[in-house]
Amino acid sequence: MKMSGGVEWAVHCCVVLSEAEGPVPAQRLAEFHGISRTYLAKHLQALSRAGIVSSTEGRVGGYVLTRPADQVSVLDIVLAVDGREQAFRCTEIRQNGPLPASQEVCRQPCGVARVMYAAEQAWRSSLKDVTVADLAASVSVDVGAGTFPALRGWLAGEG
Amino acid sequence: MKMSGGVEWAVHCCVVLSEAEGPVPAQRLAEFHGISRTYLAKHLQALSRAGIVSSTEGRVGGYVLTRPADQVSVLDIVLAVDGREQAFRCTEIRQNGPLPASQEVCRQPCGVARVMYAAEQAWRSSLKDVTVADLAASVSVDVGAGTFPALRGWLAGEG
DNA sequence: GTTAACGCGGATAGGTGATATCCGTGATTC
DNA sequence: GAATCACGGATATCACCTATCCGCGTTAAC
Ligand code: SF4
Ligand code: SF4
Repeated sequence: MKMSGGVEWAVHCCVVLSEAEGPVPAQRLAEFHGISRTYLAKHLQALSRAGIVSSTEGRVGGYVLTRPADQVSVLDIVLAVDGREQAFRCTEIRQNGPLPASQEVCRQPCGVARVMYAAEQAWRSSLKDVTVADLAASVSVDVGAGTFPALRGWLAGEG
Repeated sequence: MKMSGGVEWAVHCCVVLSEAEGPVPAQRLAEFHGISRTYLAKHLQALSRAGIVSSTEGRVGGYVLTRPADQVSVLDIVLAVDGREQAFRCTEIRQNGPLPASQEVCRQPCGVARVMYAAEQAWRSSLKDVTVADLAASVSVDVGAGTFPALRGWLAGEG
């Protein structure tokens, strides 16, 4: 079990965007986090396709959160970047072998699959309860209230 | 996010073992599920290392559940086969860039990481609540009570 | 109009881990 | 001693993640 590393980047970027005042170019987001610009762009495109961020093309373009930060859950970001597929994939091995399950039984997932799906649902539900706004608030508590003003200053300057 | 396909095999094998009367060779387990014998052996070895099943070598050897079926959770199997590592891995990008977080702040995981770990905990907790015995019972309900006697018959015969 | 900055999409390597197979060794039973 | 079986390592294959690059269209500033 492994989640795409891009999820971490995407979440961080969304938190930054929630505190920014205008569009932020991918270049700037990458610099701020000390990560690859070109690869981050890929993940931002995924966020864009999912409707989480909007992009402004052209000279002073960049990315902006489409919805307010308290309406973007962490689950939204994870699904956009890491894909919507379930971690557990049933290959229907119950239909193999000398004692295969009948067609009618296989209409619905068996107990094994149901347990896996339920666990995954619990996972998703947990991620759905936290929004980007919540994360921004927890960052303020963890690293201090002065962080975001400093961030805004850096985003505005150096250009 | 993707779970190893071997998990499905391993869970099915544990259910079968819980209903078997004696040691079952990997050969027989693979035949019954219509899957690769050699590759299944790998996963069974993982279960063996985790102490979930025990192997008997020699002429009439095979695999047996080490503990009673109601003391083996699905989580045990998943962790044994798929690994114990968390799906989310923090790369501490908060320490990069022009506004790095201080050393003391980074002693503990930030809000992002905490959310991810909590979700994973919910997932594991959900899997921990279901045992192999529960699964066996649900199979009986789904495909009929005559399944396991037929299974035992097949395991005993054809050899 | 020209230029520069920016997002988008595809093409393309490279690397890592999952998948799958094989063989030699040792243990057990007959 | 022969047959059966689990075990571990070595190996090959393959899919996907990671990462980079380039050309294109768009937009604002000059
Ligand atoms: S997990 Fe359930 S649905 Fe999937 S192959 Fe096994 S029996 Fe079938
Ligand atoms: S997720 Fe949290 S702990 Fe991990 S790099 Fe980001 S800020 Fe640091």
